[in-house]
Amino acid sequence: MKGKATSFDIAHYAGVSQSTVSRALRNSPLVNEETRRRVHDIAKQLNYKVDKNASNLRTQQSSTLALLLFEDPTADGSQINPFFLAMLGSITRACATEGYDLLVSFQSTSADWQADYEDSHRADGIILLGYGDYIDYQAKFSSLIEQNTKFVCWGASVDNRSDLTVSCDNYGGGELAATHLLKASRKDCAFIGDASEHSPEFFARYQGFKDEFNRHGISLSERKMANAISTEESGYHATRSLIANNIHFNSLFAASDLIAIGAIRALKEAGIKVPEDVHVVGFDNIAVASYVNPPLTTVQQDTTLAGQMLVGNLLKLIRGEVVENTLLPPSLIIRGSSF
Amino acid sequence: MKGKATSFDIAHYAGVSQSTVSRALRNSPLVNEETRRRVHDIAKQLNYKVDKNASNLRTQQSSTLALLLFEDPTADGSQINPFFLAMLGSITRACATEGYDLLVSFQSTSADWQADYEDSHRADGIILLGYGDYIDYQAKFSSLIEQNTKFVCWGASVDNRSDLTVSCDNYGGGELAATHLLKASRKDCAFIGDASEHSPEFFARYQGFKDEFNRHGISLSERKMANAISTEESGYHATRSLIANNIHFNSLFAASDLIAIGAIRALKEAGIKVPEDVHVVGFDNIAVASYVNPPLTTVQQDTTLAGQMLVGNLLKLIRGEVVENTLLPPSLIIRGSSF
DNA sequence: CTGAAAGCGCTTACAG
DNA sequence: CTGAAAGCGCTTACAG
Repeated sequence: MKGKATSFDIAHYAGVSQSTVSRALRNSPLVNEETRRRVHDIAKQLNYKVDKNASNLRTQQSSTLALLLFEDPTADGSQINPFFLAMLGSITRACATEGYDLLVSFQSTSADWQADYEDSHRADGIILLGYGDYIDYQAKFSSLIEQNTKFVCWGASVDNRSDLTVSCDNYGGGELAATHLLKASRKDCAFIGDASEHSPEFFARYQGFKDEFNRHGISLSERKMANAISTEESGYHATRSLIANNIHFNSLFAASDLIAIGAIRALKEAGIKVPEDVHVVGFDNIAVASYVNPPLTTVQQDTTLAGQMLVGNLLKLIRGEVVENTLLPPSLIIRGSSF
Repeated sequence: MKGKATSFDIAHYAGVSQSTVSRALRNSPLVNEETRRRVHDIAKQLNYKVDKNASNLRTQQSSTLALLLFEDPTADGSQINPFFLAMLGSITRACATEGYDLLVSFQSTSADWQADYEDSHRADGIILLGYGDYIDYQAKFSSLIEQNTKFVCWGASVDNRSDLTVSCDNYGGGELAATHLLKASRKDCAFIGDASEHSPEFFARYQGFKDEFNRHGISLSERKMANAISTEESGYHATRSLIANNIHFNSLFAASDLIAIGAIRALKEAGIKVPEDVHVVGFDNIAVASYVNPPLTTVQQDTTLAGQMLVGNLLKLIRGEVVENTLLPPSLIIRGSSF
């Protein structure tokens, strides 16, 4: 036989019609058991696999989800944020469990990104993953919603009316970090990260943190905040600039682990000891966090559960079921950087 | 308009035939420039995207590559080896550059893995990524080759006759590590990793290392070798067992960075100082390597180039061009664990 | 430069 | 339980 076998080839060998082959392969109850078995046997012998393009075209669905991974354009080109890599892993697993394929696409937020995976029938739905600087893309998102594209966002709501979100309880995570530092009386705290509406996740972490401090009658100083995107490099420079400006603090909350790791490097370089002089708390609990020196105390996000919820909710949305925004509980992992 | 627009809708609005629309959208030179422009405008207005299922079915190709990521079943389920994650990133980028989509699938080597992406026309070719324990799967690979499936393997040759491989020069990398340790007169060396035909990459690293030692008149002791798969945990336990057996050494070469990191933990725990008492060299240069304490000396694999070569070679294979096995040069990154 | 028509390989309503 | 037939939305050889 030349080329791949088709259902017609099987029909020929099985002595039935192609329709019956199709039914048999899909285990339709309409088909006689013996016929079903014969068809399956022949299919196996011929190494037949249903042509996905044909079946997708016919059924108008793809059994595929697309993952768009948004990266900060200023981040180091070669390194992808390990937190998202972990998410990618859990999303892939969750897709496999549900019998879906996963199409992965990195999107540089600087470029004109494209989400035509559903329009072109390559995917039934889209998962958006990134540190949530979705503001600039509001227009694009609106059109996604208008076109009734099925998608779910990680981290932050894009358009509070109509999109679906799965996120960590970033506000609650900020509170956890604050409670921890307050317990150790490390009340003079710096914050590193972009606490603006451009980084809704970072902003929520900061808010929870700040509110908890406020409840203890302590207000965080604006002067002790430094802007940073989620890279080690950026955390390093932000912390350096605080030090260079003679800003003092005895604890530091970083909006992400990468930032925290960069901050620790800057502190060490300046002769400031962690944790003796400054307690440091990060966010994410990436794999590296336990290996840095000192090991990093951090607010953990459950990536396995996150992946399952993203995929699960998206599939519900595709099936037309009712879905609600999901908030996942964070947990504090205490390590050497804060005691 | 209900549902997605089709080329017939555009034809209707543009006042031309559907054939012309198809040609215009594909920028066929046969089409009148003004017609072409009009069709494109209308397509944009209707937010039309070519249905990939239909075009793939028609052209019998998918513009998609599949990446099968093999994991060691004994590895921690949640954590994916960071080296492969880095490869995944560079492969995704390389695919995007070439205009291909990437389908990602994790395969547990314990389970009966499937490579029907090409058979089912979901992908034009397959990339296999893993630490190369392909021996048990020889039969499966043979059938892939028989069925003329287009695939390229990372790391190690599967079937020396007919498959295509891109790999790091693991042997040369082993030599680099040996040369480095010999220069510091750390001649009493332990090796951690599976140096058997089940891990061809690890085996080659060990061979290069051993041969370089031999050229200096030093033979490595079998007693100073311990088996480990590529996890921190496994490296930790392997090293612990050496220590428990009172095996002495003043340097340690680990088959991967994760193993090396676990080894360092075991050494520290036993009160053995790195690098003072034992110099440690790893392999891969994963992101963590520079953050551990002490920072890890390691043999770097160029993942960016690796991704480009895997994708590039696979596409050549698909196009029927001549392709040869590719060996990428490693480089030594010297850090605090070895001086 | 354009159009009518065939056909890629399936799934499924319809008829028996 | 089975078969003949329509049709998913394209691409492209063929005819003009």
